[in-house]
Amino acid sequence: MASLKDNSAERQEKKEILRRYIEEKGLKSTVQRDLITDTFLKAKTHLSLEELLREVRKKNPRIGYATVYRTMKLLTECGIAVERNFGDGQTRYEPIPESHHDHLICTGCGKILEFEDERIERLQYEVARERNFKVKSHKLELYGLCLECQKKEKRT
Amino acid sequence: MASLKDNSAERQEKKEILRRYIEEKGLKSTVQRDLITDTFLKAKTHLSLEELLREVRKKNPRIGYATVYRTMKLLTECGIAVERNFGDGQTRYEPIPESHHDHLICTGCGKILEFEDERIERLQYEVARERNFKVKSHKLELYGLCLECQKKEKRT
DNA sequence: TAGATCTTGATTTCGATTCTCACTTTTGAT
DNA sequence: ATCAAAAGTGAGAATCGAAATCAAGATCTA
Repeated sequence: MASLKDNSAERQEKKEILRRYIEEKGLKSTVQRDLITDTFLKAKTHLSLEELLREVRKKNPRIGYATVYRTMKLLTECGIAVERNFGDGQTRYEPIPESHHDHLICTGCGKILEFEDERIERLQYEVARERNFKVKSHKLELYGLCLECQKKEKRT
Repeated sequence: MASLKDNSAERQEKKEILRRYIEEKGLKSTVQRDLITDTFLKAKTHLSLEELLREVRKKNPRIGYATVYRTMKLLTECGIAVERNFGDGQTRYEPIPESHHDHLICTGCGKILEFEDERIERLQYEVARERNFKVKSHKLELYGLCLECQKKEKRT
């Protein structure tokens, strides 16, 4: 819900995190980094690098592949982006949401649904604690068929 | 537990599945496929292709890369192996266990622990059902630090 | 503004995976 | 057992995403 309402405020917070990280590490802020970060944060879906580059080049066609790779690595490092790998050989990125969510992936049509479930989260931490693990992050993906693809399958 | 006791019976079942799949699709059974399948099913850990190939070549040094790739793809297709991607750029394979398990991955030392939790499984199915999804498989990975690496981190 | 330092973009390199193709093996019918 | 058709194999080439290289350009601090 919140992510639809105050999207831009959220973006500002994240850019602030990046700014601090850059300062802290003695890095520099550049127009490329700003543009890529903005484009990335505004995107609604899980972008692959290719897709992100395409978007970015609409604004500035001179941006190179490497820069996008490097910037996404930076965003991942400073914790405002997450890498995802849904098994199609393409790493995808998505902004870290305040409330962590997981994914339902339809293996029929490739549709990706997001969901979150407090109860599952809690159990994960419990399981980890029992094993003396300190969880930093997690990944939960459910693969299956969406309603439409279930129907399609029956016809075959 | 069970997986330690009747390992070989389990292996037989899986090979039976493969045999049926091969017959059904009009494929052929070969010494290479048998060897790779056996080696894979006997392995205790999540093998990368490199590792699997190395094992396989101990028995038959003439086996090529491509064959191992192709066979693992076949095993994945017929449902007795699963691909895993823990983010180190290497696809790993593991036999599908009767009781599905998930992974705790230490980002410090790379250690991988397996666990299973009925409650989490149940919730997953519930969540999927609410969204009209029919789950075929899932992936749950918790990333964090094991006890030793937590200690190491404090020292830094 | 200077200069030290970091960043960029084009290109190369790398590593994992897939493809290609000539040759071999399996299989089912005879 | 024999044969031909179909599938599989192995070696190397091709591919593709990601990372490294490096000369030229931008940024920042004093």
